[in-house]
Formats: sequence, structure tokens, C-alpha cells
Amino acid sequence: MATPLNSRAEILLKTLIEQYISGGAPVGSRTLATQAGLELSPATIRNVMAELEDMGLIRSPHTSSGRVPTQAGYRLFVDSLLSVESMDLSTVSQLQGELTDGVDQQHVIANASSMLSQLTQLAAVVSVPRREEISAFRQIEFVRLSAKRILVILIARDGQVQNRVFDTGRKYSDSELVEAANFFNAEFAGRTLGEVKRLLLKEMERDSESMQKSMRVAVEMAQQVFAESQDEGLVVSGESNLMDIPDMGDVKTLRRLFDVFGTKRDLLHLLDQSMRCEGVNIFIGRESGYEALEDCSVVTASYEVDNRIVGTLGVIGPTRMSYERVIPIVDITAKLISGALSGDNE
Amino acid sequence: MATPLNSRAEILLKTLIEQYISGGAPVGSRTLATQAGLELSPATIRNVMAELEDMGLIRSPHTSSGRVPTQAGYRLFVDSLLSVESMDLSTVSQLQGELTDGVDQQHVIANASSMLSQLTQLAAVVSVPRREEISAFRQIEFVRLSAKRILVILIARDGQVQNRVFDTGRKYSDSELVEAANFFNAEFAGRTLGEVKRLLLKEMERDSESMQKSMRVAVEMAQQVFAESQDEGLVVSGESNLMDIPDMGDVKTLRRLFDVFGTKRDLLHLLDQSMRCEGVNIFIGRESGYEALEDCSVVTASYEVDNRIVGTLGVIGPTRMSYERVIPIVDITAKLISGALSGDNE
DNA sequence: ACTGGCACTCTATATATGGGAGTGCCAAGG
DNA sequence: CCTTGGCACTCCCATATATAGAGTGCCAGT
Repeated sequence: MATPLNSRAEILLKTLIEQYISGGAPVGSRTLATQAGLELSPATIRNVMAELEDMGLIRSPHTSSGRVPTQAGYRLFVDSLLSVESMDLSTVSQLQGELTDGVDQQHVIANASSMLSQLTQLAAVVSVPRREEISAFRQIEFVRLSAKRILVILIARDGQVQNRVFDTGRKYSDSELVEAANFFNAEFAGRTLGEVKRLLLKEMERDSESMQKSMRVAVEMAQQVFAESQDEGLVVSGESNLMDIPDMGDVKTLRRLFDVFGTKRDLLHLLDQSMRCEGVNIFIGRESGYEALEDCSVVTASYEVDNRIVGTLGVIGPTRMSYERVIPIVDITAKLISGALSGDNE
Repeated sequence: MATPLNSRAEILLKTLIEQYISGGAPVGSRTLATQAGLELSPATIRNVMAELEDMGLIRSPHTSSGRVPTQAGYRLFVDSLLSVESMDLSTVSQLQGELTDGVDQQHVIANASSMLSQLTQLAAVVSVPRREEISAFRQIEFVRLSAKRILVILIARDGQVQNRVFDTGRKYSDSELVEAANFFNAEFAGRTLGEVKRLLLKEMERDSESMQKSMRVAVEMAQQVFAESQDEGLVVSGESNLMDIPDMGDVKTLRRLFDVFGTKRDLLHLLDQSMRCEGVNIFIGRESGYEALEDCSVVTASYEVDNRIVGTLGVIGPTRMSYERVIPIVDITAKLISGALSGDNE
């Protein structure tokens, strides 16, 4: 941190990490000497390694085995040492193909997630976009299923449909329902879902008598449906890929990891963090803030619709993952999904 | 198989299996002597155990360790030796509560699955009901999203909503869409989804000119939505519970197991098999027909809506699971879910 | 500043070693 | 004839021990 590395040390650190990533075993001075391309003897390299260890960039698991990168080492690596491969063009177009053949936002997201996990052989995560401030309200419908059960259907301009069944206390006539629907459709058409939600909320607070009773209930139901439409989801796939990775050998560790996937809340929070920044984001080990992700890294990128960031996607794998392979995949996927969702919308 | 067991052998087999299930370790003659309640010496019991081994009901992992049940042993056990506990009443009512607070079929199913896995601490599986022949068509709507994009919404009488976006080749006027909707709603109201699907299929085959062109496309779109409505789903939860079970220690084995959960097709097939029979069904180890389920058992029960079997639920765990605890849970859940879905429907 | 050499450390693997649990069989007793 | 205690035998498992190998740190020489 204090002293910036001289270029020889950089090269050695880079080679060491690459070597460790591909081999999985601690790297010793001899292998480093042959691999780094510098004409140095193992002894010299040992001196440099000692320095790197002092700086906290690498460490040795035991008194005498090779060195492995520390978290700080990885950080430096991905920040300034890493050379990313650009992606195979045919793979890109294949990805694009698979991605855009979902007519529907849900399909696009699901495809993206599954592709991502397949390409990286890691676990993939895609957050369902916040549509609130982007997607506009188109129309709402109240369908009477039986005497007291009413189905509310919310349709957004982009074709997303949200629906929910309510058990109302009393009977509603068809005409009441039609009237309610007309009211909403006239009042709110064209506004964004978020706006409508807020307006409805205000409406309810006013506890107004200016509204008929029947309207009140309708507003309440609509409010709930809108509230759910915010329902931020998360699509996870390829979790089981992580079981093939020897680093995670411990079933105990795996279990905790899978719990994270199960709850989703934590993951969502993590993805939210990287919503702010553009481009690819990397959380290494503890940086994510979750103990279960101790030996994992998370590579994320956010995607946008109509030039606004609306969601994030990423992959989760062992800290010892091939960043140079994974980063471009995540990057490209984010861009493609942006395209697929934007094009879809008009 | 040939010779039915005498009662002493039965008791010993039963105790052995119970002992093995609770302890997880091979059971020897001494422990069996103290646990079985019979006044017999270990030596005598050894003789009986030898017989049981000859019959293929138990085996010893090594020349000299205790015995463990074979698949055939488990089979006999669950078929005729098992005494199931009846369930704690408070648990039942709690279950019922949690189950019925989902207004919506999807919620009920999801709740059932999660409850099932929580109660058993195993992986749970619930198949989404075949609604085709039960659920009636209520109405269809065509919403124009943009010039050539049309949203088709299918509403069933029970409140299920199915929707899909189509990119049509040409523009449709609002009046055309209204006309199409009216046609469907008048023609098919009240019929079951399955019926409508078949009728539409026939309609399309006729390639009739009696229909206007616009109708043809509408029929086609409707057909596709109906086809998707058949979309048999599967809700899985608690997979990660299996990682806590020491029997499955092997990550390799777990991985294959998780692959089964991932593909779902195989699971669905398995659940289908037990749709035919009423009551609780048990597949032990290989009986399920899947190699990945080698050391697992599947306990299933089907549930019904309006006295017709429409789906199946079950749990998957190690063959060495506590059947006497699991069976009643699966049984009750199936009954409760039947109730919850039937009551919901009118 | 770099290098070879050397003693040292620590791991991983293979190889004994002994205890323990359980069996099968046999001969004796009810 | 069924049951039982006794006994030799088998096999697993945990522990200890030896050994090879990889890698280090340090020092002295270039």
C-alpha cells in the first residue's frame, strides 16, 4: 500500500496469482522462476516474495509451502494487474441470440441467468429490474371471480402483468367494479408505477369522505397490487456448479453458501450496492460483508433500460476464479441484457 | 420373501432398522439384544441375523461390523412393520393456518413446499396441479401494447392468470381485438381449459376460410397461451437441508442429487407415477429408477381438488430417514393442500 | 544486487501397531 | 431342538512412526 510496487514485483505477483488461479496449489519460488519469464534465480525471487509477504499481498499457508495470494493481493491484481481477454465473437453472438429470443422480460432475465452460469461454470444471479420508475401504468382490471372474491390485474405499458386475488368483506356489483377500473384508468394512465403507488398511498392517508366507500376498497386493493409490483426478485442459477469446485470441498461451507442463495435478501443487498457504479464490480472475499462468502468473490455489473440503471447481474464463485475469463462474460451479458430489454419496450 | 418371517425375526428386524435409522451406525447383536425387549442372548440373535441376511433383508458392510438394512429390508419395514406416529394436533393446525393464508394457488403451493421441507428437514417437492381439465375458462383479453405487439391475457375461473406477449406481423386495430375477445368469450365461456385448447386446435386444422384473417391470428395466439397454461411446474424447497445429513457426506453424490432437482423433468416423472395411487407412496433407493437417488427415499402423496387427483407432493431424503415421522407429515400436508385448494375455488 | 548452498520446517504419504467391536461356529445345557 | 457361553478370527479405525519432498530463510561468495 505505502510503497508502490516496482515492476519486477508486479510481474511476479501477477504470475504468482495467475499460477495459483490455474493450479490451485501454493506457488513456490522455483515454479515462479520458470514461469515469470524474468531471468532470475529462485533465491532472488524468494527475496521478492518475502517483501510481498511483508506488504500483506501474499502469505504462506505453512512455514514451508509456496505462497498464495491474500485478499489484498487479489485486490491489487484485479485493480491494476489484470489483463482481460476480450470475448470470442461467436460466443457473443450466440449469447445475444439466446438472450433475445425471450419475448418477455421474465424470459430474458431467466435466460441471462442460465447463460451466465453455464458460461462461467459458476453460480449466476440476476436481479429483476426495478421497473417502478420506468415502466408506465397502462390499465387495471377488476374481475369478479365469485361473490366476494375479486381478481385485480395490473397491466404495465411494457406488457408486464401483475395479478392478485382478494377476499373482500362484502359483495361488489359488476358496475361498481367497472366504475373503479374506469376511475383508475382515467386518473393514472401514463404515469409511472412508482408515481401511481405514491399517489394511492397519499389518497389512502387522506381518509377522504369525498370518496365513496366502494372506491376506498378499490384503492386499497390497487395499492396492494402496486406494492407487490415493486417486488424485487432475484433469479439464481447454477448454484450446483459450485459443488464441482474443489476449493469449496467442505460441505459445511457449501451449506452456508447455499443458505445465502436461499434467503436472497442478502444477495439482493449486495447487488444493490453495485447498482450505483457503472461497469464491472468485484467483491473479493470479506469485502462483500458476508461471512459465508469468505472464500468467494462476486463479480457484478449493472444493466440499464433506456439509459437508466435498473438492475444488476453477477456471478459468484471461489476467490480463486479466472477473473480474466469471468469479467468479460459478466460485462458483455450486462450490455446484451440492456439491449434486449430496451429494444423490447416500445 | 419365500418364507414369511416369524414374529421374533420381525421384531428383531424392526428394532434393527429403527436403531439404525436413529443411530446411523451398523447394529450389532449385543445392542439388538438389549434394545429388542426379548429375553435372548446375543448369540441367539446372531443366528436370527444370519437368517435375515440370507433372506437379503440385512447385510454387513464388513466381515465384522453390525448389520444394516438392505433395500428389501426397508421395503418390508415400511410395508408391514412400521408404526406411524399420528401427528401432533397443534402442528397440524399450525400447518393448516400457514397453508391457507395464501389466497392464491401459487402461494398455497409455495407455502406447502416450504412447510414440508421445514417440518421434515428434508427436500420437499410439490407439483403444480394439472388444471387443464378442472379449471374453467373465464375470459381472454387482447391488449395492444404498441403497433405490432399484443398482450394476451387468459383468465381462468379460479383466478389463475396466464399472459404472454406476441409480436404480430401486422397492425391490429382496437376494434379487431375487441371483436376477437368477444368471440372467444362468447364461444368458450365455462368450458374447461383443456376443452378450449382442443377446440382451438381443431379450429386451426380446419384452415377455414369461414374465418376472417384477423380471427385466424387471434386463434393462433390464444392457442399458444392455452398451450402454456398446461405448463406443469414443480416447486422445490429445502434442497440444502440435505447437505446437513451426514449420510450424504460425499460432495460428488450431493452434486448429482442437486442436478436432479435442477432438471425437474425426472422428478416430475417420478411424481406422476404416484399420481395413480391414493395415499402415501414410498420409493426406496433404486425403486425410483434414478441412479442419483441410490441412497435416497422419496415419500409422496397426491392431492386432489374437487375429488380429482391433480397433483403430487413429496419429500426426498436419505433412505435412512425417519419414516414414522415423515409419512404422517406428507400425508397430512397432502390432505390439507387438497382442502386449501378446493375451498378456494368457488 | 544476484546467486548457490545448506540447514531447517512442515506436509503428505506410507507403514506398523494395538484396541475394539462384532462375527461365526462349536460344544454344552435346558 | 432351541438357546447359550466361549473362543478364535476378521476387519476397521485411530494412533504413532518413519520417510520423502517441497519450499523456505539466511549466509557467504561473486
